[in-house]
Amino acid sequence: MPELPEVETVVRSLKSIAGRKILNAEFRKPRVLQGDADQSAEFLRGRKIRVVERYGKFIVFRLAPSGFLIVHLGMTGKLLMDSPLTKHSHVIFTLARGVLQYEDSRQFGRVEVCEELPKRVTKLGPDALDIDLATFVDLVRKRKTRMKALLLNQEFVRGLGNIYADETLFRAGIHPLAVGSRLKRARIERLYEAIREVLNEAIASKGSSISDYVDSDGNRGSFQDHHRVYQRTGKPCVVCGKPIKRTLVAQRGTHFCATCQKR
DNA sequence: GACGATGTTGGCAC
DNA sequence: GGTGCCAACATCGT
Repeated sequence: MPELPEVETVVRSLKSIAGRKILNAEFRKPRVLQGDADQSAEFLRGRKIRVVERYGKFIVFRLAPSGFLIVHLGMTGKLLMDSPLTKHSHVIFTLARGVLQYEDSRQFGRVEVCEELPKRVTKLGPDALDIDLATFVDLVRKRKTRMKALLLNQEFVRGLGNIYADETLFRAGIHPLAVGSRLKRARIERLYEAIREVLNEAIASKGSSISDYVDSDGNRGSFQDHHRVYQRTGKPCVVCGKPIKRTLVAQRGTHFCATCQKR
């Protein structure tokens, strides 16, 4: 589920829990917890949620008087407020008002409780919506890797995933196998604008619900109806009418228009 | 029932 | 610093 627009939507849907106290935390599945269950529960008990923020694809709860609760949704993770428990409800937070649960059928996501943000979070690159144009152009021009792989690399820029990498490259007219250091400046500037456009439109649509993504209130997004290439293999390109192609780049399904996107 | 694909990251070999 | 491959896991479509 979770790329920048979906995570942003979840965070916005959680805004109202700021100020609430955590009464208890139950970790049912060790796999999705980074750390020890008893220690993590003990740490959380009695702390207050100060604010909920997005950091790339991570959801960060800043706690009072100190500490963090970090959630990464992986492929199928969900944070749900006051929702019935399922066999995939792996973490249950009892709050002063309401119950927040972490549900994740594939268990690729992670929950972590810590005093300071860990390296795996702080080492990430600038946020895809925060980076400025000049910095972005410089970063791309230094890279010899293929653009699709570069956009997926969270240490380059954080927040993009498979859907939005494909959609932004299409809008910028860049082939997924194009190499950053060989792109013209104007082309990189167009990509920068495409990233802002696509992400902001997707946030306005409350994300893409490809299979079962929902926000913390159980609401689906609608940006999947506006995808131009992602999972449109064989369908006509909205610009030129030629069929959209699918290939594998960096082990990820990659959708593009061979006519509109040049190397 | 088998097989392949699915939005993620991390580790390993080279 | 790259790339390629595999791993984790459950579900869904063919």
